Amino acid sequence: MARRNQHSKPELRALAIGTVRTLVTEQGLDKLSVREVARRLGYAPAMLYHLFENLDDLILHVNADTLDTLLDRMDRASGMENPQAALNAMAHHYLALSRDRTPLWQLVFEHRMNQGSPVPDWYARRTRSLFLMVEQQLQRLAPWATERERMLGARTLWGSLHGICVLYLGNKLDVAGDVDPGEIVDSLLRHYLADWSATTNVAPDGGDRGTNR
Amino acid sequence: MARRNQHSKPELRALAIGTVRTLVTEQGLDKLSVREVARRLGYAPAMLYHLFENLDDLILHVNADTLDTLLDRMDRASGMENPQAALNAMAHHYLALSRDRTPLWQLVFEHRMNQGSPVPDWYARRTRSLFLMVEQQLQRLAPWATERERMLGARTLWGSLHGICVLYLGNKLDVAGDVDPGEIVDSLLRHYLADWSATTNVAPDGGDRGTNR
DNA sequence: GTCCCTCTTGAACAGTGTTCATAAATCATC
DNA sequence: GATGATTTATGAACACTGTTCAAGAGGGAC
Repeated sequence: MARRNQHSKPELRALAIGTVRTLVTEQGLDKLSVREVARRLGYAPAMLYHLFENLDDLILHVNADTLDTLLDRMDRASGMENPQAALNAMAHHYLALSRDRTPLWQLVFEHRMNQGSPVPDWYARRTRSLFLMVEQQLQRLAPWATERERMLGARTLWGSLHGICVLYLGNKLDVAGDVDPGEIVDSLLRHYLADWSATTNVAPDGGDRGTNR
Repeated sequence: MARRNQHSKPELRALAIGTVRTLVTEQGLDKLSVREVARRLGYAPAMLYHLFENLDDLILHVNADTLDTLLDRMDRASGMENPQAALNAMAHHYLALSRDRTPLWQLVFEHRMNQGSPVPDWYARRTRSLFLMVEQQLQRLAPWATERERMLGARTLWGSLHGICVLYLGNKLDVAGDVDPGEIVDSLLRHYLADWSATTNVAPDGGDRGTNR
């Protein structure tokens, strides 16, 4: 019964992750099941439980890959000289990926851990560094802002972006005469950042930037 | 086998909806199943299919109820004299409901129609009127804005609010030293609205409001 | 050739949503 | 009151799901 395959355990893991990615991409979220993944791999379903803790664990690994491509593109954008332009590029990468790889991003957005167990640290690290990259740009945009203000701003901005993408993917944006979601993302960034950077804290010289509008 | 119950079909429907509400509230999303609902009602599972098309349909009716309480509170807030204050109150009703009735709102947020069938019109009407109420306040806030600008603004604002609530419920806001999500909602509304109302379109007298900050 | 250990699986368990012929209880008619 | 029609409810089955675990098959070491 054994040793049919010459693949090592890590190779098999990567193979399984890839299989899920193509399965979800081709057939959508509903068709994802342990049995179908195993069938495509040419193994019995039980074998997958020697590679991953359970289906949740496998999905988390797939989602980590998806997040990594986003983090990668955001990282590349972070080098732009203008922080506002960098944030814009980052946000549009977010939107572009979720519209180009919709099923994979639905898997990221809509997957909930079984019995509400907490996400493992190796996964949470990704979302944390996502926020961190936004905070870094906010720091460049408004060096006078406190760390707490930057944290708050990053979460406001990226939580908002997330909501817009989620509603867009779920066709819940409900705009008569299809409006480009890119416009909505632009609107969010432009208006929020303009007032945030203008009114946050005070200028380092002591001038009160909070009232000079 | 029949007529054990003196309840009419609409009464039975309401009873089933109520059962789902308490079941989800008490036990969370995972425990929701046709069989469990039927067990609590004292009926066989198959009976529910004479009241609703399927589980999706039943859940949609539950969610419509949940949305209605939000629409109700938002409607009451819409009467405030200051549109900015009204939007603030509305947004905080949104947040408060999702934190006070978390499981029911998770059911609203996280439920996806089977096989991606479109939501029926009697349900879509709710989300539409939700956006409409926001648009009305935006009109009061900036009467010079075009209809399209109001639509865009409402979707940006409420999509963002949605994202913040979703991340908050999913414990994905990831803020060190717990930050009140109310602060994040405040930050969104304050900064976005300030710049939106200041730079949208031009004043009716022809003065360019887009540059006078 | 035997032992061992790793890899792999079949089969079972406990659950899920959904369908449908059939049975029971009530209402309407004669 | 008996008979028939209609409503109401269900048992049983179907085709799935994730997960577990004892046991079987294959290769390497001695």
